[in-house]
Amino acid sequence: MDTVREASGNPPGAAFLLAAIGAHATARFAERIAALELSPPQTGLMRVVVATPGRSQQELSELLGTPPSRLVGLVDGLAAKGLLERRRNETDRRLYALHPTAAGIAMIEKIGLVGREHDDAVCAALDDGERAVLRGLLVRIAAEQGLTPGVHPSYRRI
Amino acid sequence: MDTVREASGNPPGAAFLLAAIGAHATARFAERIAALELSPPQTGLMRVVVATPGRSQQELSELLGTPPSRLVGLVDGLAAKGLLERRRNETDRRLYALHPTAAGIAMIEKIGLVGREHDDAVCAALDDGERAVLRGLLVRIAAEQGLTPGVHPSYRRI
DNA sequence: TATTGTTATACTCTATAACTATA
DNA sequence: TATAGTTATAGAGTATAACAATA
Repeated sequence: MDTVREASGNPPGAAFLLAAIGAHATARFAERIAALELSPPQTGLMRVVVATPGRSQQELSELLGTPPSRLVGLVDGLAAKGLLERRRNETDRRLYALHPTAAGIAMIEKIGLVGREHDDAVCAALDDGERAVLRGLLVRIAAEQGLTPGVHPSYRRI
Repeated sequence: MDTVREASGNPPGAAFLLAAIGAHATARFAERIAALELSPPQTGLMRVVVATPGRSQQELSELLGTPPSRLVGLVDGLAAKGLLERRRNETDRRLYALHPTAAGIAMIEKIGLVGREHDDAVCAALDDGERAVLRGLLVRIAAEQGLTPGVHPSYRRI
């Protein structure tokens, strides 16, 4: 079948390829972690809570760049699964501190495993050296574009 | 401020970087193209119609991998702007053939310009040689992952 | 009876703003 | 009066399935 690119004679630029492959990678990752009964935003939040435990929802809201109201549902879901818990701050009882449970820490291990499998599948076309080159270029783009390392920008409002 | 990556000691893999930068690129492109009063899905459809004019909505639905019902709204919007038109097939009056108007072809030129500006902005961290290397790696990933060249996978249902 | 395009409906995800409880 | 967290509401975007017109 002839394709759009061939018909238009307009080879896509790097930015279009990044958008297309990024959306593809996002969809494939969502499929994989659905096996752990987690959504991608829940997964990102779990990572942050494990990386920096004890933060309030306000602090996480600030770090992720997402409205506090969005965090409520994510935390509710993860707490209902027993992966993290809200601990009242005794000196200021308006605040919660979020901490991973033992099950949450175990889950992070599984998430890491799924992530590595996913990474390997997405980069199947490249050998190890090429993957390193790609990562190097992507890290530089991410830094120049002002992306927070380790935080997916879909948390951010425009 | 310390970041999640630093705190977790878990450098993101290439797939996460692709997802994050891809989402960022998508959002930035949507901002740019909004100046032309188009949405990203409308833009993708315009590209396809200009590249291969005269197709029916069924054929485009098949090519893009999207339900026919979704195409209706996109075509409606583009037709209302006078960028493309539905022409009845006289031998089988169930079918429409989609054709760009003169205004639509002029719009494609603007879209191309916006796309090149966007590409340049996203890749600002890289010099020309590095951009070529990046494109080469991305094209190979896209091909191996089964992505249709020139078609954004967000049209595709899971 | 099958197919093209359309409409009706519902679902997911998210943001905004109003609300409560604490300070 | 201000702040942390929650709830209520609404909007965008999409898919599924029912539908009308044509074959």
